[in-house]
Amino acid sequence: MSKLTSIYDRSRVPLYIQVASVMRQRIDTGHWVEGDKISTLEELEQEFAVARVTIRQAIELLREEGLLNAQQGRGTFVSGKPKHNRWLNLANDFDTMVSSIKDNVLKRVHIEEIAANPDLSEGEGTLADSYVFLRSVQYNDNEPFSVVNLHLARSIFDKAGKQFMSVAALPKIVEMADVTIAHAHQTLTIGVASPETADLLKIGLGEPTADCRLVLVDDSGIAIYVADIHYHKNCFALRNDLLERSGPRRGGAK
Amino acid sequence: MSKLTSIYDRSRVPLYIQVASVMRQRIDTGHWVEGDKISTLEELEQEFAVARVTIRQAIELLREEGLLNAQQGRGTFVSGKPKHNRWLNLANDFDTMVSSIKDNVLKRVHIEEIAANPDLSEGEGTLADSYVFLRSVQYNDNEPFSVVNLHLARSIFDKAGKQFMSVAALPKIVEMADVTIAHAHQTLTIGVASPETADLLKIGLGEPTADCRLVLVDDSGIAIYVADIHYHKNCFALRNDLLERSGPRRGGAK
DNA sequence: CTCAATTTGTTCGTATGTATG
DNA sequence: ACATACATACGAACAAATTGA
Repeated sequence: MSKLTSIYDRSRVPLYIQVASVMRQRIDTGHWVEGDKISTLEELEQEFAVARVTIRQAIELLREEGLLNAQQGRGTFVSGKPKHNRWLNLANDFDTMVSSIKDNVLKRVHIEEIAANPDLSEGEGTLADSYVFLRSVQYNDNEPFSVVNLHLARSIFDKAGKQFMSVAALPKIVEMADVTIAHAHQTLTIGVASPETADLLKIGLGEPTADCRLVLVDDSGIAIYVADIHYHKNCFALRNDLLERSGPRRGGAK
Repeated sequence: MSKLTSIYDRSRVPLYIQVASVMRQRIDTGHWVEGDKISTLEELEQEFAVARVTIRQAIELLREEGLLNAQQGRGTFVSGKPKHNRWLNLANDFDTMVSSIKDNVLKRVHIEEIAANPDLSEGEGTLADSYVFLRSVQYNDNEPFSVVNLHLARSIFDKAGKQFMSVAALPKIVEMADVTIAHAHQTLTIGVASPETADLLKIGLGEPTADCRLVLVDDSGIAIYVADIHYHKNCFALRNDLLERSGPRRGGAK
């Protein structure tokens, strides 16, 4: 069995899609540059250890995406880069987070006034008496880039009521005079799109998403705000300078 | 056309795998709990709008993974949770990063003393004269969880030579008396496994990975350390408290 | 201009996988 | 379990376009 066939056994995704993924990445990372002539079908057959037709299917996929352009007798050329909207910069301090959310264009798509409690993990505080559930979608250029599933403690929801329908909840909570936020636990993982998420983000079921969970705990240890945010993977990037706060590191420092 | 069929059109992944992904996630998130009897085939058929056999294929997949257990005449039951090794906690300050790397068990799998230059993005400094390329795999419990592709400026490599073969490079660099690190740019995105990465992490080609790029820039603006780290998606999590540095947030604060 | 080499495009037959009802 | 339809993948042969000697 060839090397790739055994990898194929691991993933069960159609081979030509796997091959296309790798090629797409090569273009994306600049390994194959726009205008380049890529390897011949024959070479690709050998490299990936698959049949000619399979390579052609992969190329056809990327042709539809506008990344490749095959010309009979000449070769196959790179004709573009995958579109990325990595304009999202996840915050890693609270103020940046709040101010970046403030300007978001969002659309509430679902509200349940009587909602099941969120599942809290170790260290995420204790449950409030009851929660309201809000779901919204964030857009940029009319393209959806994230879905927010928010469990909001009813006591908080009642303070501002209808305002939560049209505005992001987090900045509103920060403004509340009688609420103290003791912790803001953030957890970032890679997840897969549920039917609802896939539908709202216009991606395939089970495709990867960047999942960010944000839990706000008040001074009595109650989780008043539990958000599960699913980002479209191409819209997600987290950038920071690890030395931003501490300044340059002189040699030999402990 | 049913709702799911149209989602299927977007993803091109076999339908039963998509269905299995959703079910797996339900178990993972605690929506379906161990011991539960899940919906009947008939209900699932309707919910996902697919044929009975397709549901059975999905269940069979999860049965092989030990998550489900179907019993004729009784129903299908949850028999376990997906294994996650989310013990990785990506640092978001430099010292934590360095000290967490120090203890890593790694295996160098590939070294090129004469290597191509890395591709630097805007703001990641300027290229050094030449680079050495090092590839290593990190293990935990004999399971690979990350692949590091490192371009190290030759001037740095020459200072410690063979030591880089067996030890993580970053702590070594920090200890160097005549090297100043001015910036440590970190970028986190979601990527896909290349053939090499898939092979080393034992995952399928094109499966999602958490990609972390770390670029160290010295005081003359040269990128002396350019690492592309690919984490297994189940081993990756980033956790922090956004209020850790600033302390609790009193209500009404601007 | 012709010829040969190179490279993509097309087709056939076969086998297996996926999905429906 | 069965009949049906279509997708995926292989290997091999042949056709058509391009290039350069």
